Amino acid sequence: MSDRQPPRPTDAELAILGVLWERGPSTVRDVHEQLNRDGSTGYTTILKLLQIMTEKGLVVRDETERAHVYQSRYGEQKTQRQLLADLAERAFGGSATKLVMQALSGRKANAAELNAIRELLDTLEGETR
Amino acid sequence: MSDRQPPRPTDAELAILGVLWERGPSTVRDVHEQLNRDGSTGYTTILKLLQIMTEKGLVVRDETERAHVYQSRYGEQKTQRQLLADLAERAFGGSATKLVMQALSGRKANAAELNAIRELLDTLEGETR
DNA sequence: CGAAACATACGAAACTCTTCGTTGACATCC
DNA sequence: GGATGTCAACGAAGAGTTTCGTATGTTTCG
Repeated sequence: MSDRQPPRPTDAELAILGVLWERGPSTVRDVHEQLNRDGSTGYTTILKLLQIMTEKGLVVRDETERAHVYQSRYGEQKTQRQLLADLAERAFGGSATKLVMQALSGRKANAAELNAIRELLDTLEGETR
Repeated sequence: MSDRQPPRPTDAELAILGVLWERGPSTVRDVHEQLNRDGSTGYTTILKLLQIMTEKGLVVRDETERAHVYQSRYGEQKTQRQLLADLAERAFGGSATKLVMQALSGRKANAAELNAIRELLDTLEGETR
């Protein structure tokens, strides 16, 4: 009731979510250290973003310890699909198929990757039938 | 030299670009009428956005007539690929293959669409070989 | 001609995003 | 116990986005 669907994460938020998905539940310090390997953002910037993300419902905060522990509220795949559905809607006239075909065309794929995709197609076709 | 790569269009900008791709070169009035079928945005809102998009280099403006005619500077497919590459980078660890597979999994596809994708795969595999 | 319609330009308001400095609370350790 | 380090909270600045009102200049036509 009180939860509407999650908002689209912004760029900075997505970077943080990436760390949370990779590391699992983490403190601000954890995330900050991870993100500062490349690029540099201040500690309080990460903190602020995580606070906002908590308000938005993108992450869940465990406050039992002094250093709060943050965790992504939605799984990586679910978020990725959300983003893809969103992009399909905004830029592909709502057609996920167009999106897939454009993504396939616009790049050089190696044989192994193409095979993996083909296998996935087989699986999907089996289900449809 | 003076042109760097185009900026990622925002949501409202993408909606306008969609109209320009569909209709071809259009005046502010054209775009406004098209976008006001659903939702409502004022005329000057569209005008302002198109002015900003001109500054950004997303569209090109022909000022020879009194009602300026705007045209998307980059093709639909090019922009779509740009957006996909961008999303792959931000949310899929840079892997377009992961993006494709997630896009395929996260939806119900009909047989015709799957076949179209399969044919595209065949073509791509032929080129790689 | 003069009124109405139509066009661009400008500026500003409301909102979001990203950043970080400062403050105050709590902990640790000489 | 007092200095030093770690932490969350807060506020605010600066940029970008989206919205639109108002001003101003053209065109049209009765």
